[in-house]
Amino acid sequence: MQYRYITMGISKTEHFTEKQNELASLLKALAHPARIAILEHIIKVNACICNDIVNELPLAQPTISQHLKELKNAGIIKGNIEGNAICYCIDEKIIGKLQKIFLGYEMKIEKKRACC
Amino acid sequence: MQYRYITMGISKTEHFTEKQNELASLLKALAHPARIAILEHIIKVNACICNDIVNELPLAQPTISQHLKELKNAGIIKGNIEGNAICYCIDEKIIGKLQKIFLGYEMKIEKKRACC
DNA sequence: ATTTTATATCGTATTATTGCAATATAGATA
DNA sequence: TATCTATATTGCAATAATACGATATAAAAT
Repeated sequence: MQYRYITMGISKTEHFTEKQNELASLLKALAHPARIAILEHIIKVNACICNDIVNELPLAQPTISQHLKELKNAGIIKGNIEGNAICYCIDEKIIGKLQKIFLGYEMKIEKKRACC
Repeated sequence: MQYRYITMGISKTEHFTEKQNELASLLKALAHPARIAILEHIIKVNACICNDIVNELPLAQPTISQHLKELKNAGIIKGNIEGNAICYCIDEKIIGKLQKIFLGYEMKIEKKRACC
């Protein structure tokens, strides 16, 4: 077998650059309404525990826990142990990184010439 | 049946705001290395046809066509008919929109207070 | 020590995504 | 008209994502 199967159906990640794969998986971590909602709630209250989000969103505790894990694995949020709870907050570096990436794309686009 | 099943496994989109759902599906359209590569190639050459991308990337023509369709449906690229080919280019509005969204999140994050 | 509170993990049913061969469609060319 | 070129669509096998009940783990409170 020649391919490595990593993410999303059958994906030939080895054919793309590391930067392209990294950006894709970072965006994938955000590409779900529940995770956007979780992110926005954490930004709004600055920091909170998993159970706060369970009370905020109409999803079961294991589901929220799973989404938090994905956000954490992608480096979008950080989790600090606080007693028997875990306090989550945004990793502002990643958000800034994303902002810069899209700014970079925006700058590269030649706005003068129309499509085709 | 109380739920509507729309995207990615079982997803309860009706429980989230329209903005959250829209951002999630926009990011989902970009959340694949092949689509990032396609986007970068289109930006690089300003405009190109499907077959150019087939020659550029190690994916079959139907696969490229499918990815182009997803990018087009998300409003990230535009396609203009040119003879028997279709010329694709970036929709700079969407890229700018994404840049502004992440800039907005970045501004909202309270950088002074540390996590927890 | 027992119960409560908070979170993570496992197992699994359901649905979505990916990639491509085969085929269809349509304009251009000979 | 027949062929070439470019793209889209269909069908399908393989894989990934989602959601949650049941359960495990661990610290706090009683």
